[in-house]
Amino acid sequence: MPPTQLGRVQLLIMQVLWDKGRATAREITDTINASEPIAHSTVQTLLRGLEQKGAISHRAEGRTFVFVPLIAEDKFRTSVTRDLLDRVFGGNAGSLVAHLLKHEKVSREEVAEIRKLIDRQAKK
Amino acid sequence: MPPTQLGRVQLLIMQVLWDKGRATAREITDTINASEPIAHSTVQTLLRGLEQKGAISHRAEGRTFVFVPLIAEDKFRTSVTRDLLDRVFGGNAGSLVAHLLKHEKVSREEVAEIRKLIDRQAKK
DNA sequence: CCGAATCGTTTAGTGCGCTAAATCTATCAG
DNA sequence: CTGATAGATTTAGCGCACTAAACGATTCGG
Repeated sequence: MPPTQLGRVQLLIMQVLWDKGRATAREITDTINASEPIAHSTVQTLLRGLEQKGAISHRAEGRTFVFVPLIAEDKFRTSVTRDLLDRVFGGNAGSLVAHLLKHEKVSREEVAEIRKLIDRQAKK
Repeated sequence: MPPTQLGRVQLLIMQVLWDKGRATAREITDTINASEPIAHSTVQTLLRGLEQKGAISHRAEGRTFVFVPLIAEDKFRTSVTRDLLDRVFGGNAGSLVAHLLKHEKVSREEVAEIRKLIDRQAKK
């Protein structure tokens, strides 16, 4: 199964699952509803889709379904980051980092953190 | 007008325009066709869409249209990068950089380049 | 027992990106 | 002039994300 491309709301759902580890449809609906309105049936429909593409799985617990993520958040991040990298920055990771440093607010602490990573990287 | 989200092929078209500065539909079709098959009419249809959403503009030159980008590649990169950042990395640019360094091949030269940027950043 | 609430399922419709044939129009070769 | 060629425009259809009402089944409060 390929890169697993996700839509906006599908991603919201996955994030709830990654956060909680496991969740019922109702929990997911409520969580998303805290920041934006969404109908419960919409969430359920999307859960179907996610399950069909192998992104999540469920098991019955009583009469409700408990959903769990099958793909790891990190794997997903890698996939989507690489996609951005290839399609928008010509595959040049350096350009992306440069872009981030120039255009995004990166806190002093983050800069320090990055420097540490860089140093470790340079040693290899 | 908002962040200007682009589809996959729309992005290919924009990249040709960013590259060349200006191009006819035919040139764009040929360029894309060098790497993947696409019908000329498809390109023309997409050019319409791009123009409607304000991403490009055209003027007639003889009986053919010459298209030019209206949004800058850099602006686009910023928009799409921020989108990734917010939706996938919780808005934490440091996480994204860390992810890149851990998962992507970053050449020694790139690392050096990044370090320079970091140093400059740190001074501010 | 019965109605309300809560599940999951079915069904339906919208919008958008993408695809490309079909068509109309103007130019150009001969 | 005429046919071919190369523009642009129109039209049509697919797939997918998203939306959510409607429906059927089950459980729970009283």
